[in-house]
Order: sequence, then structure tokens, then C-alpha cells
Amino acid sequence: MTLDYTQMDQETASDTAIPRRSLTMAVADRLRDQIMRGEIPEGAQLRQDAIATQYQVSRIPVREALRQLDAEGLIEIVHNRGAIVPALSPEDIEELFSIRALLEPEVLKLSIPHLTKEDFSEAEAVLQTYVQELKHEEHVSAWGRLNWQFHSILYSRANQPRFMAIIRNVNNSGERYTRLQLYLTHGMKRANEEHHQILELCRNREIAPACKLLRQHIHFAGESLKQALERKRAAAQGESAQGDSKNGDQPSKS
Amino acid sequence: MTLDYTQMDQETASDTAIPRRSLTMAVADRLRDQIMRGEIPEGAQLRQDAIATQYQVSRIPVREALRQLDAEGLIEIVHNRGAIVPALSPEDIEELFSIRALLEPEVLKLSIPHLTKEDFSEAEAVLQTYVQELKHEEHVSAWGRLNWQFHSILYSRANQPRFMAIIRNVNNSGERYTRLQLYLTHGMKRANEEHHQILELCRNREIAPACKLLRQHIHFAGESLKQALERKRAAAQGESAQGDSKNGDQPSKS
DNA sequence: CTGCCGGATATAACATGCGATATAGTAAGT
DNA sequence: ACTTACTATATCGCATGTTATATCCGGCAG
Repeated sequence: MTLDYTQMDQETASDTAIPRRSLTMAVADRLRDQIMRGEIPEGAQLRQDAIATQYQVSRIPVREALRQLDAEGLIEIVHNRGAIVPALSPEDIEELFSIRALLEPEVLKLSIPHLTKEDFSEAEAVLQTYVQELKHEEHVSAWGRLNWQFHSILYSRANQPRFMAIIRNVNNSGERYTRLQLYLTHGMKRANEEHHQILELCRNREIAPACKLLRQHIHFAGESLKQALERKRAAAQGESAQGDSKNGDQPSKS
Repeated sequence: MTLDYTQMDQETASDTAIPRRSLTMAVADRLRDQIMRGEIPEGAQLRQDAIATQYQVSRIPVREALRQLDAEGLIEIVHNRGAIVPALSPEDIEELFSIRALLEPEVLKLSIPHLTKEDFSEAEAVLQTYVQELKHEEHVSAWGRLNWQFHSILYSRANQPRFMAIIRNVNNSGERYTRLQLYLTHGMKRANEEHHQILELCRNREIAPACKLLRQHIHFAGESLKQALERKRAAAQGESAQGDSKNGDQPSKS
């Protein structure tokens, strides 16, 4: 996977202009970010022309970016019918978190022995930022990123790039639902406490307990998210057939 | 006419969507197959123009197919410099099989309760074909496919598409090295015996033993492949050119 | 003789245009 | 009035042409 991990947030502001480097990559990053933040809601169909004109590029980079995202599992491309952001079923959520619960403890196990003090303080800083952001409800989308940052720091010393690529993709696929978890504030609180506990166990190099707690942590997060999703779907069932306007910040066309 | 839409020979019944093939998909399948069979050797650089003229298509489908394969982890695209088939290090092999050893038993556990008699007989047939093919050394490339067929049949009832997608990709990434395992004939024999044992355990619905044996089976296969690869690399160290048997029809610059 | 710089060439990245295909809307027939 | 078939439009897919960038080679200077 040719993801450019080095430079992530350099072009966050510009809406239409794409900076240098590969246009395809830039468009893919942009769309991925928008999907993960929920700005492109589930079920939305991504039309190549609209995206191309929006980003001031031709349709070729857009097409390739869409194919990239399709391979990452973020969208689905159907022949001659465009790409859509699939709505994840509770079963999908369960499966995603099962994969996480399986892979991430294994990577953590390999990483813990090589974690440095700098890693720990960095993770600590992320957790503090996390607490700060929790106070502002409007920063929901930041939570998912901070969550991933914390986890990925802990895994960073495992030196298992393929594991990490898979884990990253799986996390991305579900991240656009993290805003749902805001509804269960106690769930977030619990997650935060577990994060601190996990970090402490890693500091003490208690590998097995840390991995076990991590597995439980992921499992619980998946369960609560699954339930939140089921509630949301049940609530959306009663409403109109077309009016899912609660996430009305969709950009696909204007 | 090098490219035929109509012939969709592969695809075991695991895929949900079996839509019409686009040129991009066809090219991607072709290239993926060639890479997995080893017809495109490691280190070869895939030039878009050459592939396009070879398959009688334009460069656009080729580009998109390459990007697809890149996202699958089969090749690496470097900006403005084309795509290459990466040479996997022994550590890569180890990581790939670690992932398999982690994911596949979990899927098998979920699948076993729902396996039918038809599944068992189908798997049995694959194993018999496998034994047949082993006698002909020239059919090495068939072994990888049969191996995957057998495994995927056992997992097919788990109904975990994302697990399966990951497992499939991980298997694909390493499959072009299965020919190396031919060198250790006893390893193949052992693999065959283990396959039969696993199948028997699945028949008796002995979930835990089956999963445990599967894990060991994958682990052993990875270890032996890793050792074979190390031997090959050590041998290739002396002679800069190693004669790969069949790559006469490939766009490799020389 | 060697190392650096600049142009030529090859190759990938991107844009535009055209043909193909699916969906929707309308009209006609039962 | 309902269903079906046909047409029109919007969108995707592929081809060809153009631009940008990296590599390679040769000349010039030190």
C-alpha cells in the first residue's frame, strides 16, 4: 500500500486547490477523510463528475482514487453505476471489531518490549488532548483520530507493516460511526479510563494483562457501537423514507 | 485476442457480487494471476505501455488495475516511476503467515457449525485433485490454487466477508512463493496429511482441535516456506542471475 | 581523470472526447 | 387504469492526446 504516512495534515484548509504530489493520492486522502468524518453520509453516491469539478481536476484521478478507496473497503463501486458509501450493518460492525480484537492485541504484544519513554509521553499527550476535546461536543470527529493515534503509537514498535496496514484500514472503515458513541457518554468515559489503564500496563511491560485488557476494550467499544447503531437504525425506521437529514452536511453536489 | 471477457473461470462461490467484468477488472485479474503464478517474477517492473499493448487495451484500464493491485498489496507503485513486484523478505513471509494463523482459525471456528455434507465432499474432491496434481511437477502453480480452494471451502460458512477479503489478500500475497515449497516434498506431504486431518475434525464438528491444528498447519507452512526462501536467497547471493523457469511472455525490460 | 551540470529521452500522470449502458419518464396498447 | 415498451438523458468506461517528471548520457570544468 503506497500510503504516504509522512505528511498527513498539510492541506486541511484548501477546499478546491490540490497541492503538488499525486493528484490521485490527494483526492483519495480527501475523500477518505470526508467519509471517515461522516461528511459524506452513508448511502451517498459519489459521482465522478461532481467530485472532479469540485476539486478542479479531471475524472481520471477521481476514478483512480475511488478504486483505491474501494480496495480499502471504504466504498463500493458497481459497474456503470458509480460508487456509494455502504451502510454498515450491525453485523458488519461486529465483524470489524472482531478483526480488531484479534489483530491489535497481537501487535501490541510485539510492540510493548520496544516502546520507549518518548512513546509513552506521546501517548499520554494524546490522551490529555482527548480529554480536552471531549468537552467540546462539536469536535466529535477529532475523537476518532485521537483514538487511532493513541492506539497506533502503542503498536508502532511492533515493526509489522502488513498488520498495521490491515488494522488501519479496519479502523478507517468503522471510524465514521464513532460519532454515534458520543451518545453514550459513559461509554466514552469508560474507554478513556481503559486507555489510561492500558497505557499504564504497557509502561510496566505487563504484556499479557495489557493485551487482554486491550481485547476487552475493543470488544466493549464494538458492542456499544453496535447497540448505538441498532438504536439509530430503529429510530430511522419510524421516520420518513427519504428524510435522513440529520447528517445534512453532505457535499456531493450543490 | 488476448483478453476474453466471457471466461470467468475462477471465483469460488465466496464472492457476493458477480457482476459484468470491466476491462480494468479483467486486466487486474490477469495480472494478479500472473504475479501469483510467478510468471511475473519478483523485482520486475510493470510498464503500463507494455501491458497495454500486450493486452490490446489502452493505458487507462492498466493504470487502474495497477492501482487496484497496489491496494491489495501485490505490487508497489512509486510516484512517476512505475510499479514493481516487491521481493518479500523472510520477515514478510513470517508476518503474512502470522496474520493467517491468527485470522483463519477464528473464521474456521465460526464456519464449522454450518458446514454441510456437500462442503465436505467438495473439500474432499479438492484434496484428491491436489494429490493428483502433485505427481506432475510442472503443475506447481495449481497447488496454490487448490490449497486456497480447500481452505476457503472450510471457511465459506462463517459468513464473514471482511475476514475473507483480508484472508484472501494475505494468501494471494504469499502464493507466488508456494513453488518454493515444492523443494521440500516432505513438507508438502505433511501439509496434505494435515489437510485430511483438519477435514476429518471438521466433519466431527470438533471445533477447538480443528482450529488448533489449522493454526499449527499454517504456522508450519510459513516456517518451512521461510526457510526455503532463505535458502534460495542465500543461493542466489552467489550468482547474480537466477534462472526462473517460465517468464518468456512478460513485459520485463532488459 | 573525475565530478557536476544540462539536455534528451522515456515513462508516468493528467485532460479531453466519445461511445456504451443503465435509469427514468412518457406514451401507447390492453 | 395499469402495464409495457421505447426513447431520452445522465453517468460511467475506455481511448487518444498532452504535459510533467525522472533517468540517462554526454559535455564541460576543475
